[in-house]
Amino acid sequence: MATPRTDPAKAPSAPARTAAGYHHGDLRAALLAAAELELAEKGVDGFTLRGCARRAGVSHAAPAHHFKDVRALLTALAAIGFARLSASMADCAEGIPPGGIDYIVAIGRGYVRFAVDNPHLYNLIFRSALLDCDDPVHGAAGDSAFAYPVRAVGAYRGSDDPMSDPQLAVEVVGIWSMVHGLAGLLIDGQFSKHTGKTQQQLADELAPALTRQFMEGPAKRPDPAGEPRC
Amino acid sequence: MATPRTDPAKAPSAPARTAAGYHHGDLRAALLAAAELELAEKGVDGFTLRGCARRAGVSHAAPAHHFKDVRALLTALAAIGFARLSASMADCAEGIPPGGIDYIVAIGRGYVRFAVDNPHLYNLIFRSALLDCDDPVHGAAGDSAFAYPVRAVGAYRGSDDPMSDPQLAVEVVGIWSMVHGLAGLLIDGQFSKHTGKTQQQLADELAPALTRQFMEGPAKRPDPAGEPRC
DNA sequence: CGTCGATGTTTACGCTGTCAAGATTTATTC
DNA sequence: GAATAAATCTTGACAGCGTAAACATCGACG
Repeated sequence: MATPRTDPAKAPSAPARTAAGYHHGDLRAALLAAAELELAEKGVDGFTLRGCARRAGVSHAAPAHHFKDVRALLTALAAIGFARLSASMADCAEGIPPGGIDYIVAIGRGYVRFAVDNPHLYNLIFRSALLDCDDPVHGAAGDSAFAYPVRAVGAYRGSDDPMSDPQLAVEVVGIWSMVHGLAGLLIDGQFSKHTGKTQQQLADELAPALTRQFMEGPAKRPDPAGEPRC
Repeated sequence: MATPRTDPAKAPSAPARTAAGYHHGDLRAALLAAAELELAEKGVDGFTLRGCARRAGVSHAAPAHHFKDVRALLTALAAIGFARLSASMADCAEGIPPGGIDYIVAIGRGYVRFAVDNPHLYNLIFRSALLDCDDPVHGAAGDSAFAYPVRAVGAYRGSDDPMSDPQLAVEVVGIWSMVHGLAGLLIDGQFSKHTGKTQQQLADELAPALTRQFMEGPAKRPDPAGEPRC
């Protein structure tokens, strides 16, 4: 037609094949970025493949060349989310040596904090009906995240492979269930509507309190000490 | 046209306005029943208002006279689900007097068991993006379910209003989070794929173990005693 | 008996995901 | 270097969805 797509900045500057020198440049990455925006704005249930295409500035059928399905796109996005979840746990645990209760607490706080900060992405991760759970990338990202509480409990109990010991496996499952449930209820607003506090506040208060009580037993009565920030 | 709808069994037998004597009889209830089937077969993400109408044998626009939205229909279904969740907890706690740890354990088991037995209905309950959370019926049903762990922990700690005591509130939130997270992870298949056990088996093993450890602290080493069934 | 409101149906609209066919650009091969 | 193949993007189409408006039918009530 009259206006070729590669009109502006067709320059041969090739720093790393990033900019416009191709049909689009790197539509796959652009679609993933657009999908993350779409997810953050519309939520999982309002997510739309055509909306992602519009955001990326391509036609509605263009994504099919990079993702077989909308399911494939969501699965790739969920893998990214899993990696971010792992990173959040690693961030909160930085500088804290494994083996103590503080390490488990930090892992739990990193987990819940990620969920509260990225509710839609967190929801996507566990919406297995929408994902291709056989995808190896997604599976590996999930296992990698699951390894954090496993390692934390293992170090605390002095075991290299806590999942092989039934009693320690129960503790791992308990920690994982607790932070997972807390994250889900916080995101859903089940607690904030009763207390009036922020989700972040609740996350930072509750995640440590719950993990501590589960690993060490109910606290004694007086304990008005502040919790240090992540 | 040629075939009027009320051809067969137009009989004036009016036991309780149930059968076909009306336009449909009681389409609202029929739609709710159809919606439960649709949900159980297709899951929340495959749920379709037109599918419900087909199941009920009416045109796709008929539900609009009984439910403003698909959201209103789902909200009504979620309220039913909340009531069933409460009933499941009550069932499992029958005959167990409040005040002991066994009562809390029973509540937790009833909670997780309901989730595992009705995964799609359980998922719907907490899919607040799809529901009208301002609906008073749904809100009351939710509060009624939330009251179970509140009462259980309150009786255990000898408090009439545990939510007013910060430390007891943390314990209520912990129990609720734990069973909620365990239910979610079990339904998602995050555990069964690692262990090979049934979801029901895992629910009956893990729910008591987790609630016990949270309320009483980590168990001592040897404890190979079987758990009685619900 | 006639009117009216409640209940269902039909039709239509815009939206979605997916597919097939055509156009355009890049890569490869002789 | 030109011809050919492959990858990429667009256009158009289709069925299915939720919703709304117009129309039809039935029970009830004056």
